[in-house]
Amino acid sequence: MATERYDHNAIEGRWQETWERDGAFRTKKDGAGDKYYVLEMFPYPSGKIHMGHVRNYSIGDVVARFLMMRGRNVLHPMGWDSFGLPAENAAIQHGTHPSVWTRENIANMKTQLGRMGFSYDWPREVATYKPDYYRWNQWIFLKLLEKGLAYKRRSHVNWCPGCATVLANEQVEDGQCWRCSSAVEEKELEQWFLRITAYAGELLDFTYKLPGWPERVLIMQRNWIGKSAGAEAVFKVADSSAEIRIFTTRPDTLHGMTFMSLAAAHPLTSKITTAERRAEVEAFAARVKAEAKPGRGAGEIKKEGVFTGAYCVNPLTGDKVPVYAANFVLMGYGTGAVMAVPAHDQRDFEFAKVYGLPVKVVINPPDATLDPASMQEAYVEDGVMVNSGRFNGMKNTEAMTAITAALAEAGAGRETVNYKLRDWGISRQRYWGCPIPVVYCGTCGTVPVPYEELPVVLPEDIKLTGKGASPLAEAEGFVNAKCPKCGKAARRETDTMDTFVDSSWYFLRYCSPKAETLPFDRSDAERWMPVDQYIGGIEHAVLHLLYARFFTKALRDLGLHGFDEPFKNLLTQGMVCKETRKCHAHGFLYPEEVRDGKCVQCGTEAKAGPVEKMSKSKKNVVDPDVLIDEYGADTTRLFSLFAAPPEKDLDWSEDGVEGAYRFIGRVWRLVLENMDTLNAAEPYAVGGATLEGSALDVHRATHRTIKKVTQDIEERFHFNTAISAIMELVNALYQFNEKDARPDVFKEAVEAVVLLLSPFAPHVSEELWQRLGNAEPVYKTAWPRPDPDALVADEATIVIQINGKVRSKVTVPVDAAEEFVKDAVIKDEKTAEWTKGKTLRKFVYVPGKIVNMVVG
RNA sequence: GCGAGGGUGGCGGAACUGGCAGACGCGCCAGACUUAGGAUCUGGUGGGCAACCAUGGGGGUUCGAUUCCCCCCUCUCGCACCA
Repeated sequence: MATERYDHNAIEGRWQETWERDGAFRTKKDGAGDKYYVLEMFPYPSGKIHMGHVRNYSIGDVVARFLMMRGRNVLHPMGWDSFGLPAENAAIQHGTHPSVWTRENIANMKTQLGRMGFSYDWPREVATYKPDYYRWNQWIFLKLLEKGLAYKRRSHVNWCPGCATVLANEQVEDGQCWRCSSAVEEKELEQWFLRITAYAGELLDFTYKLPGWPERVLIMQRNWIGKSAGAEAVFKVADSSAEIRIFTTRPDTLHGMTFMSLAAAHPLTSKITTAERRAEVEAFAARVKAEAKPGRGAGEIKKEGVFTGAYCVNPLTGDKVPVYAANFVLMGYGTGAVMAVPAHDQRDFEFAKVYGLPVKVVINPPDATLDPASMQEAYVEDGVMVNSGRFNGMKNTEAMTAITAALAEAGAGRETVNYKLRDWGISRQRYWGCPIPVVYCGTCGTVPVPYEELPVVLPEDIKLTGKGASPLAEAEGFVNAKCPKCGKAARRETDTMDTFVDSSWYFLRYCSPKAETLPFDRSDAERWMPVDQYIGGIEHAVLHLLYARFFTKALRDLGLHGFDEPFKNLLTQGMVCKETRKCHAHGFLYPEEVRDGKCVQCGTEAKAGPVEKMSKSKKNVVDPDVLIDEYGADTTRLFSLFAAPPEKDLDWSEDGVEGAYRFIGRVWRLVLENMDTLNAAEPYAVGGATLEGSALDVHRATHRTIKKVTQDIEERFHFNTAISAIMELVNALYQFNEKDARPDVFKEAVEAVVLLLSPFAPHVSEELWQRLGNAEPVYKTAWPRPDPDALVADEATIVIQINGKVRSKVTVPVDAAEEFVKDAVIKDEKTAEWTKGKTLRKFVYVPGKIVNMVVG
């Protein structure tokens, strides 16, 4: 009789319906068990899910399902990061309204996630484009405004011509837009900012209190925050009322300052420039501004500058030194002004050499004396103070505090801490985002929209041209408003919020998605937060993950909850990659454009290119829908978890998918082909008849596998090794020739296989579990526990090494004493051969494991 | 330049605190069952005829090193004039 074939389509559809009907994954609000909040970064609804999503969400689903079976009370929600540019671009290109496009994409992707069998609590779904979500963005914004954590300022901003909007500093990578790679330009605009810098210290400190985060993410955040301790000093400009403020990490070198460098864009640069230098300085400033565009990331450029004609006075020495405008001084860091100490700073040294400025040594190495005339580079190490008046002879490290104190005494400075982190600019000149809830009144100025008028709804009727100005500015009905204070005609803010605002607190909304009086309910948030396990891509290391931490702290300080950090454990999964193929004439090729290693269009060789992150432009994408049709969700999930550990990049391989499919088929047949045996089996009774031979081996293997799979999932998220352990047990069961003698042992093992496999391949597991005669579905079944008695072996195999090389093995009782083992080893024939005629010099015994005999 | 993480069979990857290197899967080879099989099952599969040699290369510690230490090569990622 032919065995019924494994039909993934029928099985998966059936179980998805069952789960849906039973509300299987609804969070039990008052359920028993410790809470566990597992969260995957919610997707942007671009239209279809991609393999990156499949991997991300498969990892999360294993965690969620595993913990449900372990009896934890699991919160596992999903939603949509659904404001953003692609919707708007689609509208411009195809004439679809962003809201229509977004709704359709969400519907489609939700279906796809359903087809993957992910265990989400869908009734908690949030979508950031909906007024009932973004009204709370606005609410939070107003609270931040009240607290002084949101403010408006005219400033130099990053402008992306491709996206026709402003970008935050975090969204500029190597001078390019993080999204579209256009070269970012500088613009001066009136912008709303969130004062993330108020939390710089705390955000930094807590990076040392997040042991569940990958070290490299923490390091990236620390670098981005960029704390440095030093001093601030004020220099009076000679013959002027102006003062130049500088920040330095090396106050010890103050006496070695021989000139001052200002950023070309520094407001004082033009102010203090003398009449005769003006033309030159302005020309220089214009040139620096023009060159500054690609500047970031381009590495070091040649040091250039120009003398302003002005001098400033060293507050401690009274020395007058020239003030230069210099191209390497950044306006965006510190104060935009630098005290230049050529002897002890490499950049100042290079600059001084170009312009013939003096080099004054104030620190000597412990064992040498520096000669300014012959120095080839700045001396930046520690040493002993010289040429520094009363500080001479001190260690420079001591002089740092001493000189800072002297500055403070002179009223010309103080100890301070400086950060690279800038405030977060959130204004975006685009339509498809959350409106910023303020109005501008001719009489009252900037007026917040009253809380009771929220949400400020994004108007639906809008013309999108992609021309660049804020599209909302064209919407008369939106722009024209009444001043909430005086009632006169006023103008609404027409910029929208950066969509990273939306995603900075969505994990809180999931805790009480229907809350109507506050963004989230405090007790719900405190019940579920922090997220126990957060899973997503590394690309958000300093974007979303920093903003979300900031929001959590700011909301705490608004009194909305009482915890400090949003994500207890973070897993950053690797990218999904695949081999590329390229033809000289036609560039990247899809797999179907290659036949017999040749390009189907021109017949030239289609070269196998490097393995790269899946992307449409490289034509190396795999469509999850196609995979699900062909192999099913279980196979898709299983392969993406088996092929590599989650944090590493995954090389997609069609053959590997095939392998995963085969394995599921193998488990399927293991059950169906042995149905009679399994049906006849009594449950395995602990303490029943003594086992021996292969039945004992299988019984022990079953419990060892349970132990290993449990540990691999729970302790390390090493799903690849967990799956391989299940495969080993399945292989052993195919070899089990006494299954009819001990059907109980066989059935115990088969049931373990099905249960252990269920977080990875839930549909086929449900199906087999039911066919094994279980009334309760797998997801409600307790995760198996290894029987400690079954794990104990009564014999141990001792590996025998002779001079470090494996030569033989011997089996002894586990509790054998060393003398007994030594005796057994010496009696071993092979061992005797290898040691014949030699003297035993050393006998090393690692109990239960290995013997190493050193002979000679 | 600075910082972090990698380099193990033909390929993806195992080896948790030093203890049988290459689990598991792919691929490949052979056999069985078949009209047939790209299905399935079984066996084999790092190199070398062997002694032996093999975890990027070279040193070291150790009875014993993929694992610990030092030097070097290489790849990936992040930062990059941050005063």
